[in-house]
Amino acid sequence: MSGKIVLIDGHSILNRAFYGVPDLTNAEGLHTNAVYGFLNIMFKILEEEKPDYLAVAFDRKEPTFRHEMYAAYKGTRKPMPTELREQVPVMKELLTAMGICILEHAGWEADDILGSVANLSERNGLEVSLVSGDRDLLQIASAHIKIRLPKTKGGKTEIEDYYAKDVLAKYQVTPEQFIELKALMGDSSDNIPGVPKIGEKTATELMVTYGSIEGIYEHLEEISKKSVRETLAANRELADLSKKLATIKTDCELDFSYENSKAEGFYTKEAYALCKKLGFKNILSRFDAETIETTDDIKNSFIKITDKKEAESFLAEAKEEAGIFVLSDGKAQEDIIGLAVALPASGNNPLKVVFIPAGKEMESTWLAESLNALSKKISLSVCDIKHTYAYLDKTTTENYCDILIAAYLLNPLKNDYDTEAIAGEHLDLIVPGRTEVFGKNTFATGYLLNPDKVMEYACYGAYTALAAKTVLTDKLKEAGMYRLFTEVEMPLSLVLYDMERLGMLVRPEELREYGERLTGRITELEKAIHEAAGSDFNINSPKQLGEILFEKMQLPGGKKTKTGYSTAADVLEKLAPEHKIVADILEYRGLAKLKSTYAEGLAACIGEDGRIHSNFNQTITATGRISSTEPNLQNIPMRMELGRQIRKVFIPSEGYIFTDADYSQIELRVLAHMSGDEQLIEAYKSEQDIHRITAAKVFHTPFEEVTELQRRNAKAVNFGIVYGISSFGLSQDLSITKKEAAAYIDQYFETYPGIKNFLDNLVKDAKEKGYAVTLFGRRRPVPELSSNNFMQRSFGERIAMNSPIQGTAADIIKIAMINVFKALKEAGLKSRLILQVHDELLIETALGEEKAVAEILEKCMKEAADLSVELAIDMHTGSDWYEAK
DNA sequence: GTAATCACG
DNA sequence: ACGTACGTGATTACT
Repeated sequence: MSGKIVLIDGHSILNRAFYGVPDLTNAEGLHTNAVYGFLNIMFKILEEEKPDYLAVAFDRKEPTFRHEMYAAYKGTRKPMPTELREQVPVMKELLTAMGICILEHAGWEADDILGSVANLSERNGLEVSLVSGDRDLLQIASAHIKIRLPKTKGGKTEIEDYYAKDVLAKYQVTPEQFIELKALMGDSSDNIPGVPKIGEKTATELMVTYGSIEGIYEHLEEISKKSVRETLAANRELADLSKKLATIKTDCELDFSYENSKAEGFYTKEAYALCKKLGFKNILSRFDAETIETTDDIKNSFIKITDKKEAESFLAEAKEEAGIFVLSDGKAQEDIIGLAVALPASGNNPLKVVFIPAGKEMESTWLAESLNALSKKISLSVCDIKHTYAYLDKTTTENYCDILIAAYLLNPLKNDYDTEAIAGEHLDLIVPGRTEVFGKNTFATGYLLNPDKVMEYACYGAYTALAAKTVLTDKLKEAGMYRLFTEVEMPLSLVLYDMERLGMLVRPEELREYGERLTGRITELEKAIHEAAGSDFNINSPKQLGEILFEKMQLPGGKKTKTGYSTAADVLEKLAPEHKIVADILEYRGLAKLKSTYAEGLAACIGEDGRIHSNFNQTITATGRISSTEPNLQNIPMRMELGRQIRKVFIPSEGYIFTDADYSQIELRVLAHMSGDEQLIEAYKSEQDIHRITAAKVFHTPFEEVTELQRRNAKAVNFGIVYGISSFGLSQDLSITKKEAAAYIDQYFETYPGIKNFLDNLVKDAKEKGYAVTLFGRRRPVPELSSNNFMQRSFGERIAMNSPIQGTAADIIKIAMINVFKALKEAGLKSRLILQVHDELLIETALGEEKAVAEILEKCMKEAADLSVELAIDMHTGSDWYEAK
């Protein structure tokens, strides 16, 4: 035989990579840094060596002979951190997917396997490269066995290479002697005891002089240093045992096969899918197009239809269900570029996926109408139904399945739920992704550039929608979330679509004037600040600001962030009373924020119809809330009067007024219900100020005599409970000591014993199940709970306490929204729901319908859930949002 | 692209 | 001893 073999010490390299590569996690929260680092080291070696064979050795969990001997001396090795341990099976899965030979053997360590295969290969005439992070392996080095030790330094991987001669040059001993060198000095990380008091220097000196342990003991009396001589004399047994422990076996009988270890064909489909799942974007580029292509039945079912008659007869074939993909950049019917429809196999008919491009014969509007007609005949499955409603006129969601929403419910922690991600995770299928096909192009330009690729992309999209429907609904049923899906999330998507479509009217002139009022004061402040500082600098730059305040002006405060001084509001507020410049900076900051984010930001979002159409996203948050973007209408100023004024620019349409209703302390009420704490439930039944009641109970003060301070403290504790209380967090919020905060919490738990019990159980359940769950079955995985890192784990515990509460509140208002939407429609009212802000709904109310709307809001919101406490609401009307809130 | 800051519930 | 409140999004500066 001839050629070259690369052998990798799996655990050792994985370990190196884990500590050398910064923490990485994929979209699911799985740690991936060690796997990523391993791959980079492996690819680097493969590129350098271009070997004929490759194998990776791992230790088995079962204790090996040598392990047992170590254990006898020093106990077991340090446990692996969970973040690393969870990556071991992933690493093996990936290697298997790449067709790389994994060597494991019960009873032998990876070292022994590596030593034996290296030895065997050398005898067979191969050149051997052994990659490890462990210097122990140096004893294996020879003229044809090269030991390679990678070092990760500052992101770059450098590799030290050792043939036998290099070991001699560096350590003054041969590889064989290296064993004894190590036996003498010991190795705590490997639990080799060594001879006490003998370190690297003495051991090397002895080995160089006498050549072996045997030789040392033969000439023991020649050793001049008394202490060395004595410790050697006293520990002969230890030295011999250490040698045994340090010796790597090179004669294990293995069923090693060169045939199975060929270094080729790594870039398989399976490996590609796995890398994608792990989020290794730059590794994906190593895979060539051929691998990524799926040459299966699915692709063979793709048909392009450009003839209208043909299209009509195809659509007539549709029975029961279809998967849909609409190719469109905009939301008007005229914007449709093409439509892909997937029909399942049935009877003698095979799976059929058809792409119909818009053209002369079949215009965009015709496609939209055909889609609408189809929706009335059969069930449709799509990815992102909200963006499909524009082409449909259905008013219920019974016949729709949105795989985007389904995939979100199954794991709300992900970032992407496009067809590519869903096919990869739920169908084990690689389909082309948007960026692969279109890059930064729009659908329209992408289609012009490469119509065939785009057709394929759309067909895969339709196929994924069809195939994932069954898979995802089955998973939802199994997880107990199917009703949440069909009765809450799907109907809600239609409500959100309508809210987006309607938008909210603004007064652009007033908005502009508001901005101008700010500008005047901002210029004034800017001048004063620069004058006081003695130099012109950018106040918006925390870096420059920190330098001015804490270095140039020598204000107390010191460091806080990684990059420099903290100039956050809570830091500056402490300095503001003493230093006018700081007070000015705070005011400047506030005004600058209002100007840039709100005055200017909102103005940029006004549509041609004079209304702001925010996006309401249903698949973003971990807890089940919805989010709002472009612009975010859920964080319009409220707490400060000047900011609150902005709400005056939001007005109802002509002939309408606003009705605004918000739940009163919905999360605390949810807590009362879910915990079943009788004291808290009773407190709510009394219908008095809950924070005052809490203060009275916690501070043992008569209700009437509760001071403002006591009430404020009790309120902060109530909030803290919902966030997953910690004494530090509370102390921070109230500017009190941790000890005092802890005392408040203790007294709170004494007052409401059911709460403590409930929160403890939430954490316990989440730890057992791996996820937190709401009253309506919504789940949130909490991988942080199994972290070995205290901070991460504590975070997980707070999530486990907060998510069921915040999530249940989110479920409730979603149900309320659906019922309000339906009730307005059924009552034939013109009034419409246009905004949700977590616990608040805003209705654009037609004049004359005020009473009906108020009744609907009150009823739907209160009856959204049947809790053991009332769901109280506050409601106001007004001619702008400022007035209505 | 990330960090810092700050607006909301 | 560890070092934090839960959930979002937009803007700005700066690498």
